[in-house]
Amino acid sequence: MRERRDELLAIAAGLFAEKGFKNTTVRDIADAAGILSGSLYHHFDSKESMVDEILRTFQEELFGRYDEILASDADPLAQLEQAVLVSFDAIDQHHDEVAIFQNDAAYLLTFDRFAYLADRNRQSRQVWLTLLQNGIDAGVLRDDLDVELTYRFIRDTVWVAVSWYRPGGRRTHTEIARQYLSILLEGIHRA
Amino acid sequence: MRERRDELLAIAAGLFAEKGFKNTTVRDIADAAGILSGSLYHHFDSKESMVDEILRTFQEELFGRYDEILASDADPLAQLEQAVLVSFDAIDQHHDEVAIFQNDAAYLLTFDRFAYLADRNRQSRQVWLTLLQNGIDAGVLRDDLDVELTYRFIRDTVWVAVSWYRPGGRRTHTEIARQYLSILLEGIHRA
DNA sequence: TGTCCGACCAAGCAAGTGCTTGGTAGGGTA
DNA sequence: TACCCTACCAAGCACTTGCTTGGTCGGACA
Repeated sequence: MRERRDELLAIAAGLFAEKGFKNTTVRDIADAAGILSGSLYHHFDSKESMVDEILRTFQEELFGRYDEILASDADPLAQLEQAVLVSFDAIDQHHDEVAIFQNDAAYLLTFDRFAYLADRNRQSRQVWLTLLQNGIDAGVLRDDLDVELTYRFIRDTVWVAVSWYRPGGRRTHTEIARQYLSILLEGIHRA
Repeated sequence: MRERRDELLAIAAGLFAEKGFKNTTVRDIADAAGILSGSLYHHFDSKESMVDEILRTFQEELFGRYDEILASDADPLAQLEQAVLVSFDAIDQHHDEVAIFQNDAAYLLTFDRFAYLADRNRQSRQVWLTLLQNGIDAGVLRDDLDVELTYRFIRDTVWVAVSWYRPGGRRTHTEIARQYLSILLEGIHRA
């Protein structure tokens, strides 16, 4: 009962991530599950409910991990590094969910029921701004950079990796995260 | 005659960029233009033809500028900087076109007629890889970084800016490009 | 044995999709 | 005056969309 539900959600998530929420039809999902489209409505209210459940579950976990980092007693630089590592870990472990959030959040936000996605965006911004400001205050990060712009560059580069990273590829997500941190922290210019 | 065509294309580009190609209906475009949907077909073969014309025109110009940079006698670092500046300039001057290419290329690639978009992607990759390798060979860029990964980070960060940059905002596209180059080249770590 | 119940099917509806068809108003040209 | 041509309208077609309805079937439980 509940198992079948989760199975269907996983199938739906894969399709949403691959083709986008709006471009995925309930018939696509049903076909992939080997049932008829109408039968999906025995398990779910609507197509929207499916993506809602997928995103909610994922985001609760992700933001829980950010909160842990912020609450830890690690130094600012280590916290920033951990936040990047956690993000790449999410790309690895919850690839579909991240892809859906990246690609379809803007569209979903046009519905009232997805207003919480905007809250999550604000919350995410606060996490990164806090990490950056702590680093600057502690004197380990450059203080001549526009914090808002720096936040956007970090956010974009981290999350957009979901569009090309494939679990099981040539490089592990941790290797990618380390390389990224190296560029972000030290730059590509030869010292 | 030709003017009206270009006018309609600009309207379509704005909607495609805002809502996505598939999520924009021919009735949306017609409404925005103040005509009926059928009347669009006096000017264009199909909805696909519209986006095709929009992307082709833009890409010819953009890649022409990349070629100029590669053909110039500027040093490797200056060439890399110019490529970044040109890209942010495209985001400023051809916002809709860049957004469409960013958001809908994957979907459009499922149609044969848009196979050239894949060629452009390969071409773009070659441009950045060449710029990076030239910099490494000349000894001005770090040689301990994975060139392929570095390319992806640059590409992603540059182009994804189209999702939040708005012409006429607080910072000019040149200021943003300069800040980005500063982070990319020197890192955010305090020297 | 009878009775539920969860999972699914078969059929179809209303709304919306890209696109087609036949027509018309109005300005330019012969 | 007669003829085009450009830009558009009015209507609708074939198809796809999310979702609904009434029903079937097999296993669990009394």
